[in-house]
Amino acid sequence: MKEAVSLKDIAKICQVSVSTVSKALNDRADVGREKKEEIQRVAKELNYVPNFMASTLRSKKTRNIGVLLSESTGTNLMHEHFARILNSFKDTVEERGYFISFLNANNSPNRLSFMEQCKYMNFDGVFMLCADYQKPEVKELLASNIPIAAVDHTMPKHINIASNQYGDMRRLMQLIYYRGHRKIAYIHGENNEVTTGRVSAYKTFMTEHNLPIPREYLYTCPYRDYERGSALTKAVLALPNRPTCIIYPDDLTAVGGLNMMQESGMVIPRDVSIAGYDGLNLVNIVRPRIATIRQDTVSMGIQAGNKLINRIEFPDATPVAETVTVDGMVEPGESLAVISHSRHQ
Amino acid sequence: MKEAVSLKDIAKICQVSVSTVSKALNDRADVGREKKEEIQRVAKELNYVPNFMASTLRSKKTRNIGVLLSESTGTNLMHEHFARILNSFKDTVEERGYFISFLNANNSPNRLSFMEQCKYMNFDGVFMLCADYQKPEVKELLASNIPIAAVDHTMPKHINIASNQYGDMRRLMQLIYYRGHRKIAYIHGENNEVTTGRVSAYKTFMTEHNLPIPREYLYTCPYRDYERGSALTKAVLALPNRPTCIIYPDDLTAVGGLNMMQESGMVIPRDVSIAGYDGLNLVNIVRPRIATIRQDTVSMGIQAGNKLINRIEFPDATPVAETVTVDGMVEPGESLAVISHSRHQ
DNA sequence: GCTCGTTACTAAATCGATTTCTTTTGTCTA
DNA sequence: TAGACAAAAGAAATCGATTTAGTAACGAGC
Repeated sequence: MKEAVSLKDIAKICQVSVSTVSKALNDRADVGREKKEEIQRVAKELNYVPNFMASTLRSKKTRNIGVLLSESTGTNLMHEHFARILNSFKDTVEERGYFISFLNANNSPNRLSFMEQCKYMNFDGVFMLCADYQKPEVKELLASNIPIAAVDHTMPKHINIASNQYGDMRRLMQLIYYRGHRKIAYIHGENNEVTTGRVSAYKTFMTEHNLPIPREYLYTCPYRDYERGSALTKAVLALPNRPTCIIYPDDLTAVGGLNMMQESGMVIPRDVSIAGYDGLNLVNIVRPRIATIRQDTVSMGIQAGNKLINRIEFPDATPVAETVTVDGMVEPGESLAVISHSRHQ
Repeated sequence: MKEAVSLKDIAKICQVSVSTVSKALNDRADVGREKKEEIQRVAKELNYVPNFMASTLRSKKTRNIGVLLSESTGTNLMHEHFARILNSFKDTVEERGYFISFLNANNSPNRLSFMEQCKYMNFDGVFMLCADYQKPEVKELLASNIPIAAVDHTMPKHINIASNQYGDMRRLMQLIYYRGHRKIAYIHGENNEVTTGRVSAYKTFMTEHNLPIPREYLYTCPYRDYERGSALTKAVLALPNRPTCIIYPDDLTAVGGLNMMQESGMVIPRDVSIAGYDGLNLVNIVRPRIATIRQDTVSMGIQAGNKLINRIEFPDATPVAETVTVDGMVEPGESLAVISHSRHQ
């Protein structure tokens, strides 16, 4: 290993004390102009790089943000939606001189708890991407006073970057409605904050427009479960009062439905219309292109990063909950048929 | 913040010195059985968590591995192939008590170079997922003596986790050949180590089987470029001597071709057969399912993690290049027609 | 001429561990 | 019983920075 250059080395060369070097490199006021410039010049020449461990041991500021992915599956790095948000978050915090490390969420027996990992690493803050908020371990972290930002989950005293579930879903409903659909089934996700907002928008919209919501038009399906999306589609199609449009929890389940229908000889959207959610690459790749809500993952990452760093740098004695709502964009795709009502009017 | 518990606190309670506590918690031999157990018990009771900065400042071992994603686009977290490998790598190193941090590769002017970042963070090793090996900054890192593992790139004295490009491609060729195809076009990736192995397998196989390789059967296409895949397909189809099968650089370009063909009214594989590469989720989602080579990303991540940690823990004075070859698996899909030659025989 | 204040710098404490070097104590051997 | 030796513990140095407290020099003000 190349012998690392330390403050001491610079001090020796410049004939000054270590503390003067430290101050000069941190551009403090109580160092003479000439000395400061000389020290900075020498530091550059020697290719000096500070030692992270040493400086943060003393100063406690690590500029390191912990990222908590889903602890259950550990696979969420592979979900495009979260990968996109994380990518944008990473760019944002790096731009501001921070960097990210992952919290270890695997299930080896000797793993440190999230709280312990934060203590160990001195994380300045934590970004939760798809955590299980019911887990005691996560609750413990939320109850501590480390700054936290999370996606799509409101918490007391923390930052929530929320997709505009209600608004986005409402706009999707409008699109479908204006295309003439009146019998709209909704296969929605499992019960959580995200789902609640969307289901609420669905029900409100239907009610506002005097449309019935038959019990059998609502189904629960795990998010991103291609097979279940397919299976539930079969159930919907078997209904006596078959809907003209089916909305899915996300794009992947929608494709599950699409494929199932196409394989049984149906033509989309001639026979049935469908809509997904999220706006993954997928929707531009399958045919017909699926109507979807493209979530603004870039904005979500940027806002999460900036809000979190602001909290880190200007800590509040008693922080309060803060929610940033990010609008998605309706993408009509090709999977929504136009239904004419002229004959019946 | 909760006042952090330190060795000093434990020492005071147990009426021993700080060094004894340190030794006890590190399970060293020169501490008495009883004292050791008492100290460990107290540490657990107080919920003691060591301070990463302090311990690594002294010991120099961080158990922290830097991950270098492509520095050009910064988007590679979003490519399923690399995300899968990284995910498996992460699980592997975490299992062994290591963790990962990202090297910052954005292009802000005050960013530290990769080498500087390694010094700063004291990374024990680096995992390169899709770096630009031509960049001086990367070369500098490769020339240093920090342990490095990389995917699909051989380097002097470092670890290379390589897909078996030649063997995998050859098996894909066999499958296509046994289905009766003789006129096989190959839209391959841009010139790099990965591409070279595959093209070599293609040419060798064709030659071995006395098949001509018309110049117009070979095209270069950027990896994962859906649009180019589509455009080049158009060129191939326009050939007077149209091939019966087209092989693509990867699944995404293959879908680009598939969609283009289906939109122009062709039926796959009735009219043309196609094959992709990588084995992304995608191939099970589009119809027909595309023949592909499913790369063993799990094994790649595991091997990279283990090999790298072995080097970290048992450093070699003069390390030599080490290559681990990982076989992929042929997935026939539904996109390869069977061509009968009986009439002509 | 004495005090006061400012400027520019240094010495030393500190962060929380690890590690080396001693010292103490008890046991075993010649 | 002296000397050797091992086991158990502690003292102190150390890692490389930051930070606090303190000092020397010098000019200004009265």
